[in-house]
Amino acid sequence: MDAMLTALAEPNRKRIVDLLRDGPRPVGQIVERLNLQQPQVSKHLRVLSDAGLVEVRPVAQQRFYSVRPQAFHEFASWIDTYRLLWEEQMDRLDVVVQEVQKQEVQKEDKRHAGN
Amino acid sequence: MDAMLTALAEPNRKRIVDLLRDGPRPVGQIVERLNLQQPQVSKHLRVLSDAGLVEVRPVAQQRFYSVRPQAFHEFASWIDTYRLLWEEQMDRLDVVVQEVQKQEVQKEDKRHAGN
DNA sequence: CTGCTATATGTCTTGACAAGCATATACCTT
DNA sequence: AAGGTATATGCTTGTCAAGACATATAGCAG
Repeated sequence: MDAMLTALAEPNRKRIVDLLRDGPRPVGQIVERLNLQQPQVSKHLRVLSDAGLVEVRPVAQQRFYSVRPQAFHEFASWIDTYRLLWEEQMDRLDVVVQEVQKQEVQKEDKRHAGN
Repeated sequence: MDAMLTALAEPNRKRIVDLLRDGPRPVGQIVERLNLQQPQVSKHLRVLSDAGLVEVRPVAQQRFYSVRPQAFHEFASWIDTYRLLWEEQMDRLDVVVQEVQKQEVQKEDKRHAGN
């Protein structure tokens, strides 16, 4: 999860992944379509691969890269833990403020008791 | 979207966001819970804020940070564009290979025609 | 208005990492 | 085997960003 985020933070890598979303592509096509240099693309693909975001399958001299579905499944699961946030449009700030203030008071008390 | 990914790529920032998922927190609490130094937390919050991931509301001298639901909504939408990938477990590699090879052949033809 | 708490900003240093270029490897064709 | 195509790796350099520390600002209590 952490590695995935790091990998996708790089703009060109995100472009690559977004390109691969439409299907497997050999390195050469990625180079063409994104106007990048071949070595950098290979390196980016390496990072994406290490992060588990893409996978490779060789066909002759070409290497077809594609998105690993499972990776994005995990990704979606993480996002889902935030779903409540926008589904219930609850604004609990006032409640939380009270809670926190209560805790602060407790710490105050301890301080006084301790000294 | 791009800024969001960059922001979340930093591990401590992701920790902060994950902490805020449970509700608004003042800076001090984030510092305590994550064992970070206050200035860095403020800076991280700045980045998260600029990326639109969190928002602030002042309460006395404290500043309560919370996750911006809309940001995660957008995030989820992006992930959703990948949903097909894991829902239909389609493996279209063979098809794509043929397509690509067809294109290669066309380029070959052009090359011969041009020279 | 003075000191205190909570948070933000500035500066510096250091480490990570992406680009660029050269070169190595793999596989295919003849 | 030789040359060509497709891709990967090594090395160097420049840039950016996170951490550490000092300091500034804002709001509150006496």
